[in-house]
Amino acid sequence: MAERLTVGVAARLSRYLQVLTQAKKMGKERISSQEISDYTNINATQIRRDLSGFGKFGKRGVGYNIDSLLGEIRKILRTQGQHNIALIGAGRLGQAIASSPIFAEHGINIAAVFDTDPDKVGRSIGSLAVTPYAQLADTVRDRNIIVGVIAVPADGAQQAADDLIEAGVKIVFNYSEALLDVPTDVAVHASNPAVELLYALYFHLT
Amino acid sequence: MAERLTVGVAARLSRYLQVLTQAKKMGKERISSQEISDYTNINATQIRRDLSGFGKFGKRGVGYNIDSLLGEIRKILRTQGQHNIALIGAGRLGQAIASSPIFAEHGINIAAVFDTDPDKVGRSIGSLAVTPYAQLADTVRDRNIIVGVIAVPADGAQQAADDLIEAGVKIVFNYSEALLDVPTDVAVHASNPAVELLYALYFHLT
DNA sequence: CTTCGTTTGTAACAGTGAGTCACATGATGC
DNA sequence: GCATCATGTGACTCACTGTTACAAACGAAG
Repeated sequence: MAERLTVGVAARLSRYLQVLTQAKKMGKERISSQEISDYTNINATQIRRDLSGFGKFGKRGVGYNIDSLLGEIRKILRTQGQHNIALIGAGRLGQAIASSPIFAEHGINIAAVFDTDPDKVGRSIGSLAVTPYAQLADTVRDRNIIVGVIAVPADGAQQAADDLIEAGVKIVFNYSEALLDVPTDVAVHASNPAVELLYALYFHLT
Repeated sequence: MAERLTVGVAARLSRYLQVLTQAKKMGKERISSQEISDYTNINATQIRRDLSGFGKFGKRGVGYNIDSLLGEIRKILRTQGQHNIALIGAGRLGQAIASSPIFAEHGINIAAVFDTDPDKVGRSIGSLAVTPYAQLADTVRDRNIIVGVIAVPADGAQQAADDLIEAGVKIVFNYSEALLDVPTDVAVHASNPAVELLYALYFHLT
């Protein structure tokens, strides 16, 4: 448990988590490296090597037990408990994120949703009530939140990022199209669907 | 223009597109490889090497002209014209996607939004009216759409994918948490925020 | 209980892609 | 002209991934 994983291994392990979580939901109990490979397009040998580096989780001739493998990978990635995150923006995107089971499935809890719009404050989204933006700093600090998700229009994204970071957030997920300036000790993850689409298109035009 | 790009180069080029598009929106005219590096965390030498492989786009001592570099990269990725895509699902996520400028910025046009819910059909989202799901196949075929975006709950995702693929779609963006079974000649892009979050968390817990 | 098919765990090796260092060349500003 | 800056580019190294191969373990079937 001493060495830090390389980015490649960590990225693949988290993709395995996704596949395993879904396979479990479908009622499967066991899975082979080949099946994981089919869903992820990651080489089956690579998958076995990734896993066997941390222990012998599988049974020869059988495959991997999904439940126990989920536990093992969570242990490796040290993401076992509940994680609280803050969501900024209760617009359509914010509502979609807040009401999706996608975070809860992986043990991630949306601790609060913030918005500056007085009309939105107080309304409830799923099981959460929208909190006034002014309480962002206090909430983030009180609950020791280190992850913030930005779901506001581009022109407010930098401000939201600044406020989150000032309150102690270290990981920012940016769903606006804006580029964010942040200190070096803060990680920004931006997923721009349009850019991914252009990338995907390239490989289908040849 | 003969050889196909490697996945690494194509992925990086599309990230440059994102940065350039935003930098342009902020009114910048020139940009250096170092600035692109700051936003993307891609090595500056790597960036210059990626670009110089296709021509001398920059000026020494000055940097790159953003407009012309945008054009050059689009040319390399062959994604210059308008691209039509189909969006399935007019729920909160579908509405968020349809009303975001993020696709239009990159020349991607949402040709139609489909939903099975009669209450949603006919309502307009941005400048689009929600089309009945039954017209999906015809629309996709008539307009030669090869990209479909799935923004429906997990239990309807596979059906949506099947229908899209049957109508001729070759690239599927899956925003549900479901795993999709598709033929080998169809590419699925799934972006699971929760999984990316766990991945990001790992590197901040050490 | 033996045999057969399956799947893991693992080694060896080759190929490739990315980071690093270094530096000449050209552009700009003073 | 001179200093400064940023590109274009070569050379080298290293780490990672894909590939091939195979023995060991497991389950099922007979």
